[in-house]
Amino acid sequence: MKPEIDPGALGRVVVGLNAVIFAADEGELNVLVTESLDGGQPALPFGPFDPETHRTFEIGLREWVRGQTGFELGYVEQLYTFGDRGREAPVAALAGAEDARVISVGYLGLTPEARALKGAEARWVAWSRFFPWEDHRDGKPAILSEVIEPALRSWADEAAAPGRRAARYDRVRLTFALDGAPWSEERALDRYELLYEAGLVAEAARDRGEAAGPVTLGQAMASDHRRILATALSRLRGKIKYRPVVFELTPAEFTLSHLQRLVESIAGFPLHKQNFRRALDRAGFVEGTGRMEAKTGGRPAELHRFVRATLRSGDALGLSIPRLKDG
Amino acid sequence: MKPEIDPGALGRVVVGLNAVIFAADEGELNVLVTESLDGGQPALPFGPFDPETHRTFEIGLREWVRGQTGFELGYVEQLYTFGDRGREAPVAALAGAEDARVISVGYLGLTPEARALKGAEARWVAWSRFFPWEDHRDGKPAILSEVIEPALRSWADEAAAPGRRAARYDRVRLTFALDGAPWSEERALDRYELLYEAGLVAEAARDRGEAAGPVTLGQAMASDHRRILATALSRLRGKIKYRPVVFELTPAEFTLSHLQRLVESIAGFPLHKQNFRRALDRAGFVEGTGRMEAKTGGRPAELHRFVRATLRSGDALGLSIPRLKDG
DNA sequence: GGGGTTTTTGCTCGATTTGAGCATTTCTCC
DNA sequence: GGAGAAATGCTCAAATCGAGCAAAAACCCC
Repeated sequence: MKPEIDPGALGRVVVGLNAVIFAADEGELNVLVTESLDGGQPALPFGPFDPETHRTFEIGLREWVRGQTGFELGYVEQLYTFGDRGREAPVAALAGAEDARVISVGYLGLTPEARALKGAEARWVAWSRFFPWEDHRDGKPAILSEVIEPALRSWADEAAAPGRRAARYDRVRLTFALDGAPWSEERALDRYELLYEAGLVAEAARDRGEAAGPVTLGQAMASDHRRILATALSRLRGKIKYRPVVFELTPAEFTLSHLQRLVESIAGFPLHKQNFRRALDRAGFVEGTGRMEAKTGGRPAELHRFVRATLRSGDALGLSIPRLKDG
Repeated sequence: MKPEIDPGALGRVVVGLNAVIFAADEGELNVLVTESLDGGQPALPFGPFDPETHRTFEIGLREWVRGQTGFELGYVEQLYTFGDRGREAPVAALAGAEDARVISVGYLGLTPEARALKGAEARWVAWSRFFPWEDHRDGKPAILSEVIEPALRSWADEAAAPGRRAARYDRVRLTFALDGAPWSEERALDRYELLYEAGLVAEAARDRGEAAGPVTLGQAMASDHRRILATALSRLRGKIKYRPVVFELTPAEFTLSHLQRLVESIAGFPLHKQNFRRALDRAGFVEGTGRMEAKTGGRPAELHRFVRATLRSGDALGLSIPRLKDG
């Protein structure tokens, strides 16, 4: 049980930081992506972690994002550390360290506005480009019924043993809400991993060194970045329910409809407007400013602001998300 | 935004794995600890991660736990990656790598029974030894009212600026449920971090190279291991509410009272027996086996088993935990 | 073998929360 | 000035939650 470390004997390790940076633009949740090294596919911003100069991961991350993009991150949270062999091979090769193992610590960062970027290398993209099956705001996406569900059913059927077939069916049913099971927006990561295993995303074939299969869902990303993005989306979808992190994505003042559109964009399904407001009211997260917003069409809405200290005793810590039964 | 890695220029990094391994014994949640290197204080099991032989972190962890303790881990989940400068200095020194930065990936592992261990170096300890203020099963612990709350209030008062004082008060009030705020068992990590900042745990003085202060709460651990343990406890307390992970800690057959005692031991507060059963019933996680348990005193209870596939449509994914108002 | 104790198990009841819909107000646009 | 759009206000039934009462089934001790 005692550690016996001989760093000389261990293989080389390079530690990097990957950031999933979300910002809202017109009530739509966007993610910051760059052009990948191996050409073509978008990638997440990646920066090396230098143990000499960075006292903590988070300090390193903030510094590097500031330097590269020119803006300051608000909320930052560690997501997961990715260390499977084979990942980031092109990065390691580029660094002249083919033998090094690249480990990256994934971070989620939130920032209020999708600001213009210093360089032209990075751009904001709506997350739904990468996970079209996750956006149920206009009802269940056709791609689910028409492509994904049949493909997953036949993947489950492919399993040899009857036991494994049943296990696959169960997993498909629970993650993709088949046969009346409830759709859980927080399982976005589970769904991506299942699609990867079933070979329905382009990354699956690529990582096996094969040609892409007949079905490739959503926009692919470099390395395992789409998995990291799915982790971030799942985490954010869960987090907004028990911490008021949405307000890290709003401007200082906003209308309640704007806030609702933003939450809907994160959760991926429409909310019941009145019940959403009732819940907001009970939680006491926002207060009216008295000022109105001049908008196109319709009665003008009051601008609200986030009130940080909810000093009442038994209040909620996050938003309740009153979903509608039929999306 | 492009990665420019020059591994030669970066400082040395050693990656290790820390495991928080929980097991239930007589309905009590125990954690596996070893003797630390710097003498005296208990430590979490630690193993080096070798990029040459371990394809993934999880495989490395399972292998190493099997080799060291002789048993197989059931459920495994990554917790957090700890990389602040200054941690694990003694480990690095021992390895002849004083200049290396030690990063460790923390894992949570669950295993059904607190089995006897191969070596004598490790032992099972109830988690409450490390966090006595977290155990509310017999009512609110005296240490909270008598020691912690006064100490935190005076810590808040110490702040110079009135603004900072108010911020400290708010934080204390929300994490430690002062003035009628609700106690949230999942905030165990927040509470530990607050106590650390306020200098009320032995680690705080030790890390600053000072002598221990007048108040040192709970059993201290080596390095930042108590923080890792707090992370694990918080994660487990949250997880049981939306995934049936408790059953990774139960034997194959158990009585409902045994299951309840275990959940109480994890959550740290007593549950309403009838409502707990009603919720279990609705979720459909367990089924009776018909066999009875012969117990000392009282009506014998039926033995139950976990049913993995909950095939009903709209059912819950975790246990609901019906707490009692006055602990 | 009978009363007391302990534990399991079944049931009820009111308060609160949740999901959903209707109605009214207050703007802009044509 | 009327139609349409969006915000806002209110009601209602179903489901859930927190809490307590009571019966059943074993054991203990005398």
